[in-house]
Amino acid sequence: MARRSDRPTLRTIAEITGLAVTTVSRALLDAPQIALETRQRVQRVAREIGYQPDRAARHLRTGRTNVISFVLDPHDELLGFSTSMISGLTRALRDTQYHLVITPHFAEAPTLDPIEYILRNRTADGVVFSRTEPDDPRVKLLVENDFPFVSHGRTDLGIEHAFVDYDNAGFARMAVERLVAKGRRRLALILPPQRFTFHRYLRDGFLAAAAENGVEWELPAEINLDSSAADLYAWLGWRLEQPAPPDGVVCAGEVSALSIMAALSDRGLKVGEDFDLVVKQTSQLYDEVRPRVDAVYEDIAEAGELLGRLLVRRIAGEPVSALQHLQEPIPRFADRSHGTRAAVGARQSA
Amino acid sequence: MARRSDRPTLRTIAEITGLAVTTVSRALLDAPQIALETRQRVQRVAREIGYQPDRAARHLRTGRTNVISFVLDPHDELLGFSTSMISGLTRALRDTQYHLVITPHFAEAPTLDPIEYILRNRTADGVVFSRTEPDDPRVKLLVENDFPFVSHGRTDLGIEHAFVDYDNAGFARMAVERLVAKGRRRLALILPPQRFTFHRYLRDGFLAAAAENGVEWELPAEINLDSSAADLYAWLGWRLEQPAPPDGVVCAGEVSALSIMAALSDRGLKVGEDFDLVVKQTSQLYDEVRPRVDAVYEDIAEAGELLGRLLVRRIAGEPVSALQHLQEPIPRFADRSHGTRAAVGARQSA
DNA sequence: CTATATATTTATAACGTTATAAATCCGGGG
DNA sequence: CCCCGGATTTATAACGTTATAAATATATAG
Repeated sequence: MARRSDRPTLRTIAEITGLAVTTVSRALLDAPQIALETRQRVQRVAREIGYQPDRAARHLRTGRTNVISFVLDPHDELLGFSTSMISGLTRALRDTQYHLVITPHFAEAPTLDPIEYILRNRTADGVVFSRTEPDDPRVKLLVENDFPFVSHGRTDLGIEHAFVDYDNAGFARMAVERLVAKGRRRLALILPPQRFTFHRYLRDGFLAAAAENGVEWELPAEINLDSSAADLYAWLGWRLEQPAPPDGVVCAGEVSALSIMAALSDRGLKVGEDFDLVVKQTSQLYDEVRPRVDAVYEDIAEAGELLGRLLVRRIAGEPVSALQHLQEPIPRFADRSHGTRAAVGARQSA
Repeated sequence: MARRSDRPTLRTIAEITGLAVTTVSRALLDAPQIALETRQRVQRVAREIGYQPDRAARHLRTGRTNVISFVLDPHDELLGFSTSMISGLTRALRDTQYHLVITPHFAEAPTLDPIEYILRNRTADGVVFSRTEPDDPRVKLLVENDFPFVSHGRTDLGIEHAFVDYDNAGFARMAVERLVAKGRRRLALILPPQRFTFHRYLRDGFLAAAAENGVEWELPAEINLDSSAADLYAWLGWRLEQPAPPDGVVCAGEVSALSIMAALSDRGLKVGEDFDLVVKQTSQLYDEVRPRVDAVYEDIAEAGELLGRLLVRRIAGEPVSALQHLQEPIPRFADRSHGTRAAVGARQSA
C-alpha cells in the first residue's frame, strides 16, 4: 500500500488546484502575499487529501530539523527519571512542530560526544541535558557554537544560559528542619558525586540549616548517591558501630534511600522510632514503601515540560535571561494519609 | 562557528580530489565500478575532513530514513521499564546506521495513532512497540502495509510476525512451585488487564501449575496490575477479612507488589512467615526491599536489545519465522545473600 | 484610456544525495 | 593506425521543499 508514489506532495495539490507548486507552498505557510481565498482553498484541499509536508525535504531546504534532542544519561536509568523527563518533554512538544529524539550515551561521566555529534551532524535544532556540572564543558561548547539548549541544572561558569533546576538547597533545609522537629540531633547527608552542581546546593542548604538549628552533622565521604546498593548498605552498618552515629539521614535519591532502609531494618532499627530519614521523592514509589518515610517531592515530568517549553522559546530567539526556572520542593511528610497525592502544583513559568 | 557553509559535503571532497560528485558518492559507497585506488583516496580525504553524509538529503533521495521508532506507552512509566528498553535498543543500534526515535502516545489503551503517523509520514524504516494484544490492530495495520516491525509480546492473529516475548507462563509456573514449596495452599494471581496477550499466558501457566500441585487458587477480578495503589491495597485488606483468604500471591508487577506488601505490613502480617509473595522483578529495586521477597527476573534491557537486533534483520529482508525470541524467566529467590546480582544470562538469538 | 502602483502568482534555482545513462579512457587485435 | 570492449568516470536528473526574483493580473490615479 501507500507506496512512495501515492503520497501526496505539493505537486499533487498544485495539479488539483491548477496552481504552481510555489503558490501552494506559500499558501500552506499562510503567506500574506497569497490571496486569502487561495490560501483557504489550498489548505482545504491539503486537508482533504491528507497532505503532510516531507520533513527531510524541509530540512534539506531550510536547514532546520524541527527536532529537539534529549541527551539521555544512563545513570538516570532507575525509577523512571528519564521516562518522566521524556513524558514531560513530549507533553511540551506535542503541539509544536518539534519532534523529540533521544540521543543516549554510555560513558560513566557526562561526555561531550553526543553534543559534538549533534553539532557536527546538525541532527537537532536544540538540546536538553541533565546532570549538569559547575564547569560543564557541554555548556561551554554549546554557547561557543551559539546553539540553543536548556540544561537541567545550573552552572558556575559566569555564562548566562537557559536552565531548569530544582531548589536543592531548599530541599535540604526542609529536610533538616523536619528531622530536627522529630528530635534528631546528628544528621548525615548523602550527597551526589562532587562533580555535579547540585552537590553544592544540597550541601550548602544542609549546612546552613544544621547550623541554624544547632545540630551535629556529617557529610560521609566514603559514599554518594551513585554508590552501589551494597556500598551504601555497608557504610551505614559500619557507621552505626562507630562512636556518635547519626540518628537521621537526608537522602536525595530514592534507591539509595532503600539501601539505607534495608541496612536499618536488617539491624532491627525502626524508622520513626530509633532513626529518621527524609528522602527526595521523584516517583510514586514511596507512597507504597513501609515503614512510611518522610519525603520531599521533585516533579521530574514537570521539569521535562519546562525544559521543552523553554527550549522552544530559546530557539525562537528569546533571550536566555527570561528562560530560567527554579522548581520548588514540595513536602510529603509521612503523617499524611495513605494515597494522598497532594495537588502537585503545575506552576508556570510562561 | 561551523556555519552551514563550512560543513563538508560530497562537493567539498570532489573539489579536493578533482573528481566528480557522482564519483565521490560511489567511492564512499565502495561501488566496485570505481577503481580501488580512487575509492581509498576518497575515503581517506573524507575521513580527514570529517565528512558526514547528510541524513536529510539521503532520506529525500533514497526514501530510507535510517530511523527506528519505539512507540512509548505511558503506562510503562514507572520503574524504568521504558528506560531499560531504550537502553537495550540503543545498544543494539549503536553500531548500525540506525537512529532511535521515541514516538510517545498518551491514550489509555494502546492506540493506532502513532503507527498511522509513522506510516503516513514515513518517519521511520521500522517500528517496535510493547503491550501487545491478542488481536492487536497495530500488527494488522503494519502487516497490511508490509512495514517492518517487531512486537514485544505475541498475538493470536494467525499472522506470523517478528516478536520478542517473555515466557510468562514459565514465570507463573515457577512462582507457583516456589509458593507451594514454602507450604502455601491458597494462591492468588494478580493479572494484567485482560486485553493484553500476557494475561492469558500468565493465567494458563498459573492454573496448570496450581492444578498439578493440587493447591487452591483464585484470580481476583476486582483488580489488575494497572489498578491504582490504593485499590490494590484495599483489595487485599478486604480479601484477608473474607473466608478462605489467600496465603500466597503471584504478582507480575513490581509496584503493584509494593502495595500488596504495604497492605500486609499495615495489618501486622509478615512476608515469609504468615504469607508469601513471588514478584516479577524488572529492576534492581527488590534487592533493597525489606522484608526480602522472592522474585523472578525479566531482563527488559535485553528484550530491548533483541528487539533492535531483530528489527534490523527484518528491515534487511529476513523472513519473520527466523525473528522470534522467547526470554527465559530467571529465579532470584530470597534465600540468596544480599547483593547477589546473579549473572543475568546474555543469551543470544543471533 | 494610459501610466503606475499594488496584489497576486509563477519560474528558477538550490539544499545534498544517488540512480541512470552516457561519456571517456586505455590496451590490444586487426 | 583504427576500432572495439572493458574499465572507469561523469553529466543529468530527480527526491520535495522554499527563497529569490521576475512576471502577470488587477486596481487606481491622472
